[in-house]
Order: sequence, then C-alpha cells, then structure tokens
Amino acid sequence: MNIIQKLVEDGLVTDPKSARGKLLTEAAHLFRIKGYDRTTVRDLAAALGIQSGSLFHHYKSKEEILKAVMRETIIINTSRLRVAKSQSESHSQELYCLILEELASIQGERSDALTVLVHEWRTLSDDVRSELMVLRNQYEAVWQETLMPLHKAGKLADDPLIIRRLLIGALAWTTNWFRAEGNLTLDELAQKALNLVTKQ
Amino acid sequence: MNIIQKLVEDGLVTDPKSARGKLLTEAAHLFRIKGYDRTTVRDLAAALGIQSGSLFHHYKSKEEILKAVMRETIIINTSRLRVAKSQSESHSQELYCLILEELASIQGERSDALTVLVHEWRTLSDDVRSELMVLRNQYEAVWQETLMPLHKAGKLADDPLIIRRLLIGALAWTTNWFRAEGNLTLDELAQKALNLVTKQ
DNA sequence: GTCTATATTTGGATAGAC
DNA sequence: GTCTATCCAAATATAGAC
Repeated sequence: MNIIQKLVEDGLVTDPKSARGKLLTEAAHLFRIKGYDRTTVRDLAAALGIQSGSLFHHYKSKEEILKAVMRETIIINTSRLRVAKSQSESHSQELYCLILEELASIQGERSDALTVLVHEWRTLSDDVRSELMVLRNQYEAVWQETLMPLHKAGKLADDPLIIRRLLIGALAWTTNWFRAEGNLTLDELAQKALNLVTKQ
Repeated sequence: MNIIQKLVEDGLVTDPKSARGKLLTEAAHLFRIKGYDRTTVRDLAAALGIQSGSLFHHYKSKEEILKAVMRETIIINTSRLRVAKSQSESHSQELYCLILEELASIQGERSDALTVLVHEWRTLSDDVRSELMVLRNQYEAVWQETLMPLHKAGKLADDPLIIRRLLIGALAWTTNWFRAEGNLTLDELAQKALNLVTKQ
C-alpha cells in the first residue's frame, strides 16, 4: 500500500479523491503558479467547477485552505523521508536517499504543495505558523538523525546544522532551474549534492 | 567615492536621498516584510508620511515601483560584485569575495531589496520579467567569469553552472536562518560555502 | 510634489434555498 | 455539497486643487 493511502486511513491527511482532497490539490497548484495572495477564492472555485461560496462549506477561510495544504504536505513528506531511509544500509546511503527523496518531492507530482510550503511560509499568521512549526521540526529531525552520526564518523564536510541549512536552500532552489527533460537526471543531481556535503 | 554615489551620478540608479529614492527604499522594506501583494499603496504612503494618491506622481503603477526596486538592486549588486572581485589576486580568492559579497548583500543594509528580488520574481508580469532578465544575466556573467577558469584548473567540485545554481539557493536561503548576532560570522560562513564548492 | 475626494474594481465571506 | 445573491471591506488608480 502506498504512503498516502496509509495516511488517509490513519486520518492524518485528506483522501485526494474526495471533494476536499481535490480542493486541496487544486489550491496547491494555483497557490504555486499564481501565489497565494493572487489566487482568489473565485479562481479556485472556477478551477474546481463550483461557485466561490461553496468553498466555505469545506473551509471557513482562505487561510484555512493554505494551512491544510501545508499541514498535509509536511505530514506526507515526513513519511516519505522515513520510508526512503528505512531501505538504507549505511548512514551515507541514508543521506543519499534523503536528498533524492527531497528532490523528488520538489520536482515530482506533489511539487506544488511543497513549493507553496516554502514560498508562502511567511504568508501565514503567527498562530498558524507556530502550529505548523511543530510538524516542520519533526521533518527536520529525520534529517538530523542521519546527519549527526555521519558527522561523528567524520564523514561530513561541516557540522550537521550548517550542512542541512545550506542543503535546504540548494535543493529548494532547484525548482527554479531543474527540468526532468534535461540531460541531468534526478539521481545524478542527488549524487552531486551528496558529494558536496560529504568528505571524499 | 562609494558605489552608489557613482551609479547615481551615471544616472543608473535613483539618489537614495531624493523623494523617489526614499520611496524605493521604503517600498523594498515593506515588500520584504509583508510581501508585495500584501503591501498596499496606502501602507507605503503612510510609511512615507504622504497620501496614497501622491505615489502615482512618481510611478504610474504599483508594479512600476516593484520593477524599479528590482532594477536598481540588480545594478547595484552587479557593481558590488565587480568591485569585490577586482581586489583579488587569484580566481580562488575571487570566488571567496563573490560569495562573501553576495552574503553581505543578502544580510546587509540592502538586504531588503535583494530579498524582494528573489521572492517576488514570479510576481512580475512577463514583459517586465524578461526586461529584468537581461540585467540578471549580466550579474550571473560576473560569477561565470570567475567560475569557469577555476573549473578548467580542476579546482571546482563540479561544473560551473551546477555549482552556481546550488550556491544561489544555499546563499539565498541564509536569509531565513543566519543572524549576525550569532556565533558564526559572515566571513566564516563564506569560507564554509567556499569549502563546499571547491576541491581541497 | 502633495492633498482631497472619489471612481471603479475586486476580494473574502455570509445566508438561505435546493 | 452546491447554488444564488449579496454584503462589506479593501484595493488600485484618477482628477483637479493647492
């Protein structure tokens, strides 16, 4: 069974096939390409083929929609990281898997939601932001659990917190230039990023 | 004479002390902390101590203000890069200077405008974006003039285009975590970034 | 170069019917 | 769960006086 199906069954995320799920998918897409502020509730409703008033049956405000998009994205991606890691046999390989998985999330079919998460973070009200921060910290903890042992083994180019911070930016930015159709594959890119942060 | 004074005299940027210059400085600041879309012309006018209608004497639309902020930022920072490089005696040292200078721009007194440049790029209309792209390419050319010889000398961890792309993201992201008051200095951070992208 | 006053549009959100 | 109709607030931009 795939990750999302399991999370749906556990009641942690919305079923993408339900009305609410489609709303979130479409919202993520529009928020990504137009930006949250420039996406109107009328835009979103039109994309779903319904009237704007109908949206408020599902969420009580536009920000609630953004919050839901972000919350579910973090939950899904944290699960993806955990699964990706679990198949590894060494910490080095774990790190490669984490990098590849984060790149895949940024470039893949759920790229909309993850891009929105990065771009619209400051758009959130303080309350919502700190609520979501708890989840983000869990996501980052998965990285640190791999980076710290590597650092202790002397295999990291710098300390884990610095490495991760530089890596977040470098990987997130790929959304602005990497294209799957190009002559560089995702695996190759992940390998290049791994090379930069580990000692040879 | 400092860089900005020279650019003002050459008519390339607006004098920061003029009414228009103050407008741009304040706009950069508000666009950065609130985002372009959430900054209203009334916000901007209030911050300047004038009425909203008065803004349109200087620029004919809100987007023209954003465009001016970005245009001048790229011009100023391209000049800064060139000056920073010119003091170097080797390509390696040049690269260090470029990294440090870009970090300083992101963290320093002109950080507002540069942050806006990165964050609001997609906010621009297609026309304005391609107009500004010409200037951005000039900025990137300064980097490539240093990176390519280093690569030919076998001192770069990967090819110049990849290195620069990963570096852009890593450096831009520092705006989200680096604080000058912390125990890491900008020079140390620049050195760490340099270490990652060059072969030891 | 700034003010006042206002035109005009657009946005988020609500209420009640179906 | 969606529709229709609409309220209300907020936003960009304009016009003409000073």
